[in-house]
Amino acid sequence: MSDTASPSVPGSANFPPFRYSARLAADIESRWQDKWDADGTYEAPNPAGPLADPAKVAGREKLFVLDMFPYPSGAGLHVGHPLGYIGTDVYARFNRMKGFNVLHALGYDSFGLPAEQHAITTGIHPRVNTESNIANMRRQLRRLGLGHDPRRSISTTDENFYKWTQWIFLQIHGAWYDTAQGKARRIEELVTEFESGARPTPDGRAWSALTAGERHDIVDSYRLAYLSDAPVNWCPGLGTILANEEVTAEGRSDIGNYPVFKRNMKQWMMRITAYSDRLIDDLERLDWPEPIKMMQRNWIGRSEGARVTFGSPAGGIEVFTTRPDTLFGATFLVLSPEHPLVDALTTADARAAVAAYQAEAAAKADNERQDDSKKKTGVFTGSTATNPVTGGEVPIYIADYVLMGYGTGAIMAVPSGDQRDFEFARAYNLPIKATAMPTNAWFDQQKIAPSSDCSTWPCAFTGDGEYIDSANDSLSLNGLTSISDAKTRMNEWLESHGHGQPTITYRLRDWLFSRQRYWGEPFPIVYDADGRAHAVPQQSLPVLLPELADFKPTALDPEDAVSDPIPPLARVKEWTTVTLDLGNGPQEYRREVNVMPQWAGSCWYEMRYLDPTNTDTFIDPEVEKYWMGPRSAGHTGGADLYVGGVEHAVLHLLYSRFWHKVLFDLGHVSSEEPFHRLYNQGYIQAYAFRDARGQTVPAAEVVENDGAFTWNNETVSREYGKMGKSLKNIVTPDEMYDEFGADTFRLYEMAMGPLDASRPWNTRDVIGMQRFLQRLWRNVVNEDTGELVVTNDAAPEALLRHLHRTIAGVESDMVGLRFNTVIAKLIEFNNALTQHVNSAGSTPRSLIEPVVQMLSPLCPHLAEELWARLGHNTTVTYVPFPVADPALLVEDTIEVPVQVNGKVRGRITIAPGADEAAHLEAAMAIDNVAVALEGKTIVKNVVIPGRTVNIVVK
RNA sequence: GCCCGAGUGGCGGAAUGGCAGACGCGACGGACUCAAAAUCCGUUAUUCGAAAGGAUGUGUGGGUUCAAGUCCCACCUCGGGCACCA
Repeated sequence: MSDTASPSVPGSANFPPFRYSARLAADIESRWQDKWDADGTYEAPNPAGPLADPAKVAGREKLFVLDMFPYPSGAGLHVGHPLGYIGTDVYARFNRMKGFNVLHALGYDSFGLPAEQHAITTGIHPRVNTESNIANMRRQLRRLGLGHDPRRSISTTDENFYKWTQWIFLQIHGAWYDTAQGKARRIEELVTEFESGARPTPDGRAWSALTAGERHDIVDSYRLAYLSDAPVNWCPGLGTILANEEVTAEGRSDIGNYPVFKRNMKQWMMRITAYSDRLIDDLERLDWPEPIKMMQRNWIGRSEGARVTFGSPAGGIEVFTTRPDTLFGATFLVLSPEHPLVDALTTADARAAVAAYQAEAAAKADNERQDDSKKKTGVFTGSTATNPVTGGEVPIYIADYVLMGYGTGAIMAVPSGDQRDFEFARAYNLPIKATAMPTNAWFDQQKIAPSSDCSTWPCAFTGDGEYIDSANDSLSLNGLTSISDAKTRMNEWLESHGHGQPTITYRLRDWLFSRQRYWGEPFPIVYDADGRAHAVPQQSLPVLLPELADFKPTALDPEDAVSDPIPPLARVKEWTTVTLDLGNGPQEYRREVNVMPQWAGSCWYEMRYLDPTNTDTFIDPEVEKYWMGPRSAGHTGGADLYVGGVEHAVLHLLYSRFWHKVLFDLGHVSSEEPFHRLYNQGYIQAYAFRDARGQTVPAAEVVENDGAFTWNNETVSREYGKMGKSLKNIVTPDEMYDEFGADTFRLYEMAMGPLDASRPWNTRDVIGMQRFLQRLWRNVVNEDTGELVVTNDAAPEALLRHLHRTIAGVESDMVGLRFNTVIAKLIEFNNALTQHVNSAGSTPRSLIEPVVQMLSPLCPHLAEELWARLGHNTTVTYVPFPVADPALLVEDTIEVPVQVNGKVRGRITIAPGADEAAHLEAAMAIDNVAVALEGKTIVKNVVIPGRTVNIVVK
């Protein structure tokens, strides 16, 4: 480009010296960015603590605007990344002009697997890598002109940050969930209950009669952060275990797509299940997109049912069912192959078959079990159990379609009413007994004659029907038609006869919280000589991550399901062993060598923005209350707006809600939820192109001709999807800055479509936004001389009205985050203004100043520059947003469409307040309407004054 | 299989049940220019018509209504979530 002599290039001979070009934009932008930094323009005052400035806080409403913070990967940003950041920036800037004290900041989620995986592939220490990545992202984002308070930026890898991550871990570790009060309480209060005898010990002995070790173990079993030796998701490819949320439906790792195996390991868990109900119920009080709420509800998976105990030779077998009302139809039991009673139930005859089946099931990964979903397999244990309502003996099977991890790991099979049980019963010739009479419609559909004899049925009947054959001496459901009535009666009977009770089961599992990696927060935990865990005293925080030359985990074969992981920290002898005085004199302890998962820092980072430099506490309560406290009774509190992608629906967004609730219960925060309003921005997608061999070719070099695409004269095929290095379709913000400038880039991203919709990137379209800014610029500055073309001349009435209509529309669209229509309205007005300027030769100040103000949230640099050129010497950032004059919103005349039988035949121009008769009279006067009415009879006249006239004829 | 969300010009997208296609891109025509680029002005859903004007038109088929892109029912396609969860 630079070698052409074209006058269209800035700096060339004929190019207007003061045209708003990329070069001029770059100059304007860097000048204002420096000034904002120097002036601290976006610093938000706190009511208390180190960043306090009470005078500036007084008399202003607050607004906490938040983005999902990025993890600083080495690839840098592409144009898709800043979409949400620009959106929040526009919203934040708009609200600053509306008088709010706006807090907007951005930090970095710099611990975790992605950073560490990247470090391993490059061989550079994650800290070095992370810091240079952060520096690069900061540079790219600064160039965008985001109005962040730079004092409040944090990195989760900073010692001063993760000190408090560890502190919060200790709060959770130091708490237990009191189900009676429905909240977490301090562990000391639990000990008090044990000491006083108010709470009995597990085996009934007096608390004082227990050894110190026994007491320690009992208390540990109550903690919200606890050690568990249970089946975990082991991913040898990553060298670590993973949370359920990090494993895909295919049984592979979310990151890297490595196989994941179930195996037992001793690991830290977070008792998130204690909060299942509150996590579901409080969704009602959040302003979140319904799909996200749905995903969280599904993930927690609350289902109401009953536990029913069946007698057996090995004792009571407890099953969970959502349909206790079908108990009369339970004709066999199925246990998970891992169920603890299987051994005791297996008879000598069945032993070999059972053992073989168990071994086969154990060898399968979860996903393989699910792959065989069509075929039902299982083995008879040789024993039978007693159905508590019928007293009949039912055979006990094991089958791998029953999962140990859900409910009780045992089910009662009702083949007449459950398709899986039906298939199993047919496969193993087990009895099928109907407890509900199917409808005639169902029989018709199955093409069989109505009969309660299930032998003729081709499948289970899962609908509602009248209860039959459901009675014993003390209970009858026969004749009932309501499932809920039948459930209630059955539950009452079960409870009064001691055979079971209503219960609620959740799909949600406790959160597996340790990782066998290096790049994470060390646990503030040490072990004594007996292997019991102790909290590191608060004054010893942070527990620093030791600098390791070799930070790589021991390399393992991704398919190796049996080798034990060796966390990198275990290799640092001088770090793992520590002498501490935990109350009984200096002793030697062994440090926990696992680290916390990626999600730990993101569970609370938003609060540290509020009080980033506080060294006494993670956040001053007064500061928390100001920015995040409930706005009214029943309000959850939390950030006022949280914008991010949908991908964190059940990971970050669930974990952080859980931590926040624990902190709330313990009295550390006044808000019940971290994020009151959530908004999911869409993704910027891109086209990728492949040649005949299927190789991607550089998208920027592809030429379109009449719908066909060629690259180097070779036909290529187009596909639509993500932007990615391997797809050779990355467009970077830096390219946009060079070609158009940051303001044009920001404007384009906001104009492409609604913020919550995904849309394809088209560099070709960006020019339209640049043209708009150029036209706007010309309405203020003469391109050739640089002189102001603005005068104090009176504005034409029509344009003034148009301006105020625009102000009103822009205002409501800004509030609703509809920035695309904000931009359309501004362009529309500016186009009208341009026509006037072209004929009048100058721009009325009263018309252009409000436009500059309205533009400033979207294009802050250009707006500052124009505002300054218009003669103002303060930043436009805090200038009040224009207010529409209601008098100017009322039009002298309006145009109303006239329809005949719903078809528009003409328009009338009429005063806004005109009555129905006036509308009708004007409508009838239109020639075209008269023609349409000719020879017809008027049946009805519909007149909505100011809206429409519809004449209905026959 | 179950549960969400979405289908509007050549493209991105606008439309409190009341003039479908705002705004932008592209395309076409014009001005400026020796010429081109850039910029500016105009046209641009399809179709019949010289024009005035008419007909058709928001995935498909029905329905409600004076009036439907918008509300209801069924279906099709695409995107997403969950999935042997008892």
